[in-house]
Amino acid sequence: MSSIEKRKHKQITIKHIAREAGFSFSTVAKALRNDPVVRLDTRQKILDAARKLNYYPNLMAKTLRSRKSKTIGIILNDLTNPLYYETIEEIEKKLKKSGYTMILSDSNFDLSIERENLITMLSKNADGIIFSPVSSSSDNMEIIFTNGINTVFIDAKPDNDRINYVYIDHQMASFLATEYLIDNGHKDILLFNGPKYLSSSDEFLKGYRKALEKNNIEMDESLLLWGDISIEKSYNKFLDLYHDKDSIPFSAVICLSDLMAIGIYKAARELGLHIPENLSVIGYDNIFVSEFLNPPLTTIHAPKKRVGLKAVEILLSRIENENGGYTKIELKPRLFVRESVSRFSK
Amino acid sequence: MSSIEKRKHKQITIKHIAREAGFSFSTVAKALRNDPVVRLDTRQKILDAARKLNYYPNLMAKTLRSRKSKTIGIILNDLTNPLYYETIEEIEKKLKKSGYTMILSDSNFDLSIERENLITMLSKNADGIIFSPVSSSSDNMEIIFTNGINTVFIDAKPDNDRINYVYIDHQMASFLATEYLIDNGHKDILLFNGPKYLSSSDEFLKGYRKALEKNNIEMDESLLLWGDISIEKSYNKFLDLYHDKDSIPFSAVICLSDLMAIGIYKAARELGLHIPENLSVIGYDNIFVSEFLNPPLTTIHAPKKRVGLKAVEILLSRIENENGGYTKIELKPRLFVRESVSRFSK
DNA sequence: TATTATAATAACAACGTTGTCAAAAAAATC
DNA sequence: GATTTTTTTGACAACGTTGTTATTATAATA
Repeated sequence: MSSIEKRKHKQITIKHIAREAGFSFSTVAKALRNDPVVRLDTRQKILDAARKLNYYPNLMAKTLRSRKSKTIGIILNDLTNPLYYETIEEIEKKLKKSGYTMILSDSNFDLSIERENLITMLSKNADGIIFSPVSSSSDNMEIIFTNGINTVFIDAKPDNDRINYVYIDHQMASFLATEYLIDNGHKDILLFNGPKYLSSSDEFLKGYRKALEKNNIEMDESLLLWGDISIEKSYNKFLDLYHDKDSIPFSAVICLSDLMAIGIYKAARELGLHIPENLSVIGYDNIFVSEFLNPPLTTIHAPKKRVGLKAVEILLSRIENENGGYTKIELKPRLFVRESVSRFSK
Repeated sequence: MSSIEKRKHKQITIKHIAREAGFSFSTVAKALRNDPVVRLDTRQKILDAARKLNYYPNLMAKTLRSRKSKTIGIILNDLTNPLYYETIEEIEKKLKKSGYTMILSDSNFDLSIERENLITMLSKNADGIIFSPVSSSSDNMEIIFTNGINTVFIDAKPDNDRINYVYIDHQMASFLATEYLIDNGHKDILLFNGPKYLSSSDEFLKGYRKALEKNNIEMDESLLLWGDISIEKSYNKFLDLYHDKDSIPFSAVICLSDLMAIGIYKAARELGLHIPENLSVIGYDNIFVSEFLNPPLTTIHAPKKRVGLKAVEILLSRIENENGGYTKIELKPRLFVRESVSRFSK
């Protein structure tokens, strides 16, 4: 025996209960599952013994044997984005209601981290995955298919139709924002877009272009700014923009995210620009603080809770029914008018 | 055989690799752990086979056998509080660096949910727990002791010295806030405290009392308001307060949380009160948006990242070294002066 | 070349469950 | 009271690992 018995407190197992209650361990196992094949009174005795010994099941053993872990993996590519909080919360709530738990992970827009996360989910025998992929066409998709794990994409459309998804129409979002500004007399509208590698940036740009086109406004390419989804970086980028060209060639900004709008708020404050008198701002997402900013931020609301809810519904139904085709849902964003946009006649 | 073979894609196991590489499964197991007892070239062959078959280990089996899950349970009592975001993020980062993952759960200030969460962590063979308990003297504490699982409290002091903790000195926080206001000429200071069942509310009140005492100001009990940590509720509560008594008997408010301050910002805006001219506000936590509010919120900064970092350090060291005493850390908050407090001479 | 020491591989029993099948006990039939 | 049926309980083999012990193959010694 090696020097010191390092073993942890030994867990109470079915076998201990068996001894305590005076039955074989396999009857105990059944009793614990409330299987009616075991007589009611012996079931009771066994349950009592279990309670007395503070028994709790070993989920590892259970999963190993049954191949059902009752856990769902969530892989997002940017956990720091408040956009996801509500979605995650909703997912958690819904899963819990069905007896599932979740494993959360962040791939930080990095394909190899994403790969690792995917493998981790598999290693942990996740019953399904809710997945916001870095790219919907990377090699990592192979992992999903070869292992046949049930998956729902959120915030990305697969380029393949053998996968479920819940998508928010980003094109529509920027379209709504742009039209609203145009309707209020704005013509020179800066698009403060996200990073180029984000597919949502693409879509966002498309919607913007479409709205301009529809209103016969020619797009000025210098009014397209690629940025990052973070308050800090947006703040800096926006300040830089002002130092570059001291005249202001735009009267309004559309941001890919409320966070970016918050960065602009801060910059504006420092530059002595009043919102919305000197500068109109529209955000996207409608995160929880947006309505509390000063002035309250006009923004495009993304139905984030709904994303979570639908994703779970789809996933659990596929896990539990196995059969059935693939579900594709496209959710629509909506304009929330508050006070960060000025209305002036053209 | 029952109608349809429902079994999932069979996982690739060590035995498959064994067949592929032509070795016994136990040599394969060792090779995969890079154990030098197996010859270098056979190790290589086995590793190649593993890669070829896209092998990934089954963590359930591994954990079951080794009694080490490499996961840490995090139990908080209010996941919706942004206060925790930074802490969680830090914990996750630190854990990942050491090859651990985390399981997050929210007990929503409910002892029986907390109990369930605790049992879940045990069931999942968590190697340790980072725990913000509903109450540090509930029956649930027994679970920790009888199962001997390594635990670090955050945001609560155990009433028992056989447990590690990382604590933020809430008393000091309100003390700092109160003194700062007094120094700036305020005498009638509303304490917008959290709910009564929170131990941090207690502490917060104590610090406030202490500061008043030190400055020979008698506390007016009507200036103590018990609330909830949520923007919405604080907003409503604050409006109610104004409708009750139309005169304003205070010139400044200290909030138990920045979220509450945000609620007040909104109420103030609607009431036509200017911050800080008509009302000074101090928050607590310094959540990420506070500096971006208008005006930027003066607040007491809570070292949230540090809490996460220390908690993980302590926990992992105890898990890996087993020996050693219990660690108790008390972190100090700090005043962040921004622009939500007016300075007028007494 | 036989013998011993060493390096490399293989066998096997756990870990705590589930689920199938066999055995025993109790109840129902003749 | 012996036989069959039904109810209830028990044995046992998985699940995919790890770790200990036993068996080979190879190298070193005599």
